[in-house]
Amino acid sequence: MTELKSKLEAKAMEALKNLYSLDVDAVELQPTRKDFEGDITIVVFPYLRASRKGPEQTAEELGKLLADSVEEISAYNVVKGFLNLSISNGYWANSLNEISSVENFGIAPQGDNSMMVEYSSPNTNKPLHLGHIRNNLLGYSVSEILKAAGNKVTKVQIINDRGIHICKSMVAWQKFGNGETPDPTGMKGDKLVGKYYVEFDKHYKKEIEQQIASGADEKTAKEQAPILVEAREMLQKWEQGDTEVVKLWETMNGWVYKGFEETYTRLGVDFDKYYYESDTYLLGKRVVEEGLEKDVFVKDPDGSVWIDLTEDGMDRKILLRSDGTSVYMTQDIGTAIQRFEDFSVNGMIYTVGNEQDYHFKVLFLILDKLGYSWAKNLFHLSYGMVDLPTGKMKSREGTVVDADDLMDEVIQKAKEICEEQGKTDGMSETEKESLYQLVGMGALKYYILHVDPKKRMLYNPEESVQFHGNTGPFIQYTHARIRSLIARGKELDLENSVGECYNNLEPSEKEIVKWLVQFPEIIKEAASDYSPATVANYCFELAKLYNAFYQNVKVLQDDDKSAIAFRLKLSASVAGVIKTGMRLLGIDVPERM
RNA sequence: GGUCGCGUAGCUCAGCUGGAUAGAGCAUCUGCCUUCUAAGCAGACGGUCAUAGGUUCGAAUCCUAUCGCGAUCACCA
Repeated sequence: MTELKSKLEAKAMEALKNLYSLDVDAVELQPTRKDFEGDITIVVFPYLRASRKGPEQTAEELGKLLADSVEEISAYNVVKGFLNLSISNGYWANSLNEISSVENFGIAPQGDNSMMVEYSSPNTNKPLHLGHIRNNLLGYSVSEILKAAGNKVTKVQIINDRGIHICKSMVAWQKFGNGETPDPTGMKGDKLVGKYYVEFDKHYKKEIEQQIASGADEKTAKEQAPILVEAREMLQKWEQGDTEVVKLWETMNGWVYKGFEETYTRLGVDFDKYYYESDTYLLGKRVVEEGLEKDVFVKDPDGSVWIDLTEDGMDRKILLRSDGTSVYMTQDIGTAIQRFEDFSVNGMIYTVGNEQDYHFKVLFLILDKLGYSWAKNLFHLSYGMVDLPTGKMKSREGTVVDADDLMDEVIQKAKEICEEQGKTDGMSETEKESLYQLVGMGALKYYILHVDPKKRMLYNPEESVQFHGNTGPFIQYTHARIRSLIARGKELDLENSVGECYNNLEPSEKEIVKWLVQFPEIIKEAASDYSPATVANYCFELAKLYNAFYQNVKVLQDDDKSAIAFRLKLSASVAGVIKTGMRLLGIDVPERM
């Protein structure tokens, strides 16, 4: 397809020159709209000035010349200023042969460009929720898409494992935990630690009320609550390396990591390297020295260090507090530099919610000002918040949708629907369980990923588990149906017909080939836009095209054996592209359902 | 208030590097299972693409302004 396009473009440029002595850099070829006859369209309006003729006549002249000089063009027609070229069936049949003969059609060979993708990056005091799910699915999928477009990819996350938040959980566990550990209770480690974080908050609020009741003003009450003081002391002890505190910290974080790992496994995401903030939070300090030397940063009389970005339309930003401690920004600068030293990557993608747009804008600008050449290859994969029909998702207000619960729910729902349909009859228990898992997770992942990342989205739990229409299970179903068709096809004796040339394509068959041919370009587009939604929508369209064909044409019934062979090959290619495409979204497709 | 993002059918979303009559899914209604899986297909209904200007042969798409929603602008992370 790419070759044909370049050939057409070259011929069209040549024709414009011969006809109207017009030199153009490029001729845009676009797919012909569905309701018109043809496959490829050239819009001739831009050339009217040179041709000094009406649109119809110009298109007609160009069409005639192209049809004469390009053998793949079987016909052409002109509607207003639109020249529609029809490409011969033989060309499409050949294209299908090429598609079906390549292993992993659409996947580009790995080149030299190397990217790092950061995603997930949770705090250790709370379990993962719906927002993290969008983050993880996006980060994982974008990584897979980048790989498919020929990049080397390193997946990382940074775990925010230190600070006052984890100390709060630690204090609460010490005071009220009675030595509770994850194992005997059956509670996941992250849930357990989260539980004590909530516990802390409850007691903290109670203490504030008590203090206010006994005459303290609100501000003092909030700052002086005994349990908060304890947490602060614990943070200090941690920073001093107090053995007891560090040991408790390690233990509780260990619980959390074990819990997170379970969730990641179920989500089907993974990482090549974990960074921990406890290792990196001091990294930025040496950068401060560097920035001061280069006069990019300035030191105030009180010892604090700043960067002035007002000329770039941003604010003055602090990098080192007057007490000499660093802030979030400083740590991120240090961590970025560290990563480029650890892995020799060309660029890095941060999967972080859009509430941090400003932070990353500033971060990238500072790194650029410090002179790091790779700063221009940093990208903030910014995604919108996930809302619930009941209202905004706010982690503080108890309306969080827990990641594990959500997965349970969606898999349970998949089970109910599968059983209702009775299509799992004859499967073993293991097969059934893995199918429910596949379908449920497919529903969830597709629902989240088919929306443009930067848009705020509505998560409707009811709707996400429906299997009709634009959903993951709809596409999975199409795949399963094709696989079963192919299994039946194997029983037929088609050996002699496979090689025969078949040129009598039905319109629906041609539509499918035309769509399949675009797959490699779709992957490239998705990679350069960092958009799994592009792949998702492509897969949906492919499934719809195939289903229309399937209802319309009996694949396995035809007097012409070569037609059956062709249709099986077409079906197999569709199944293959669906499988590859869905895999880029982290979704697996079943052989049966 | 400054900055950034978003606004497309009743609902959820595509389309946005400018091109033909703005597309899907859900919901509602009508058809299609005596042989390839009906989780499917075919059709109907549904739109001042937030509003107003501008650029252009041509604007949902680009520019400007206005309105609405959201985020952000800490010696928090």
